Amino acid sequence: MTLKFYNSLTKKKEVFTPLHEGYVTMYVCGPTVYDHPHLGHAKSYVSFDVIVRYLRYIGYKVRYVQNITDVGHLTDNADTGEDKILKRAQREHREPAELVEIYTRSYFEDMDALNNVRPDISPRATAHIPEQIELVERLIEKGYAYVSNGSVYFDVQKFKEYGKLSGRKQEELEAGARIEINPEKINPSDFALWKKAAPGHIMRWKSPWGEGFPGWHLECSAMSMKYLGQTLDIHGGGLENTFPHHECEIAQSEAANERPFVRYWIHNNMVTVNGQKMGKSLGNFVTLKEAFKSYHPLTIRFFILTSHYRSPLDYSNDALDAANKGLERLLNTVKSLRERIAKAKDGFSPDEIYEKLEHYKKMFLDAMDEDINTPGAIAALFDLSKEVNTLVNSGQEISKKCLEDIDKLYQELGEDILGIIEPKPKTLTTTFTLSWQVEDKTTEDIMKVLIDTRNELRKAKQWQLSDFIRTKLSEIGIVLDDRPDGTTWKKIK
RNA sequence: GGCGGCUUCGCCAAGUGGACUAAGGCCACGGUUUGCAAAACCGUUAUCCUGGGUUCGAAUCCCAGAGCCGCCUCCA
Repeated sequence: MTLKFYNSLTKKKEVFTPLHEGYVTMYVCGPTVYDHPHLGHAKSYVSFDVIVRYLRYIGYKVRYVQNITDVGHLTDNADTGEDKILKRAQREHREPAELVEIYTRSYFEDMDALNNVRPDISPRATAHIPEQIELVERLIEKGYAYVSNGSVYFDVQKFKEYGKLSGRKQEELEAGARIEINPEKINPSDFALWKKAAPGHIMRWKSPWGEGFPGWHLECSAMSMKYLGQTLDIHGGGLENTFPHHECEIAQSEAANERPFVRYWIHNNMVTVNGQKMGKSLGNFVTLKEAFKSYHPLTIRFFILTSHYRSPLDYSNDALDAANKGLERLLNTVKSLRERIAKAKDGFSPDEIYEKLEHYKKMFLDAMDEDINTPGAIAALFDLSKEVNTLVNSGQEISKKCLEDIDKLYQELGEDILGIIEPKPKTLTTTFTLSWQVEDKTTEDIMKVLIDTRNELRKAKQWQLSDFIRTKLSEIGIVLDDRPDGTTWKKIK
């Protein structure tokens, strides 16, 4: 059992060994909180959530840091254009701090609904201005940065390894006609560490270079260094941030610290809609709050995990419907298992069942070890469920202990690692129920009366009346399930 | 123009040169079970974009071509 990650820096799958035994430092680029989170955020943060959960499962102590960008992210590129937060705040007639608060809350609300574990630290860029200023000062001292008209730029030519992550060469970048010529810069590909604030710019801080605000790339370097040290085990983020964002982070951090910044770079792929990248500029992005109107958050989580994190994921209603059915199938099995446990007695625990449990557990963990192959892991869960369904439906006497051990495996794999089997899903932003969710006591009691009545009718072979009850219930979304050991019911959407 | 990636069953999607006569899910069809259903189970459906090559052996490696996509402005 050896965990491997595909490292974007080396472009190879590598065995994972943290810098300090048993302890993992992990930083993931967080959202810029100027709008509600969308499906792209979901894919990214669900993917990294599973990585964190898995690292913890295999015994690592993980410190997981994910920033909240609340300043410095400009609309056009890293050094020109308007600040996204500021622009949106003006549009909504709000204080920037107020706007940031609204969308930060929205972000956490949706991430909670997706059943992501919260990062250990969610540092805000604006709360780390001194750290960022200090980093800029160090870069100036070391000769990697220069002041120009109240702004500070990183001198890319001084950092010879610039381009090592994205595979870009300096000459090519300069040839790229899309970088606007900025007369303040020595070199067109130099990037801003600190920007001078224009007179009307309300987000501003005092600095040795006058009033201004930090550049977008800077916060990640400053905050990861503060909370995780100068060399991180894992840095995650979206593929589209490889260049320039992560390339600039490497330059700043390694120039300042003179040691490797990140040992494993992990990048997740994009969400597409009809095969096209989902993007703000294309206007085809789907917010999670919108998506949650049509699908349960856990369905979306499951959907994300049915493809590999490094593959693009195409969003469509057909794909989501299929995912929903698949998830329901898995949950049904666990539900039946737990109903069976409630009725089970002590008794025989066959060895062959334990052998099977070990077999599927190994299949699952082997898949996870191979660069977090969640589709493979889920396949193992389906294979396991086939066996469990057969067992549960067989009527064979199985000890309570044995059934509980099966359930324990579902908890480990499906709940602890994948986070898709969740007895109490948080549905803050949706009214959806997955079929196995627990209803209130009164509903349960009424259903019991109805089911008992219908079963009396069935005993008396009064099929017309018993089918009438079933049909009427199905019309309001309640499905009855007559099994050898009794009738159960569930609510479908 | 530069850099990178993808193309596997009707759809989605794994696949770590040899146990791939290719996982798993959805859909469809047949069957078992059921009073009838539902659920569940069993069965049926691919030689891996095309053409070369390397190898005892390739979906997996190399070359060429076709198509699609991403990055090189902001985006997870």
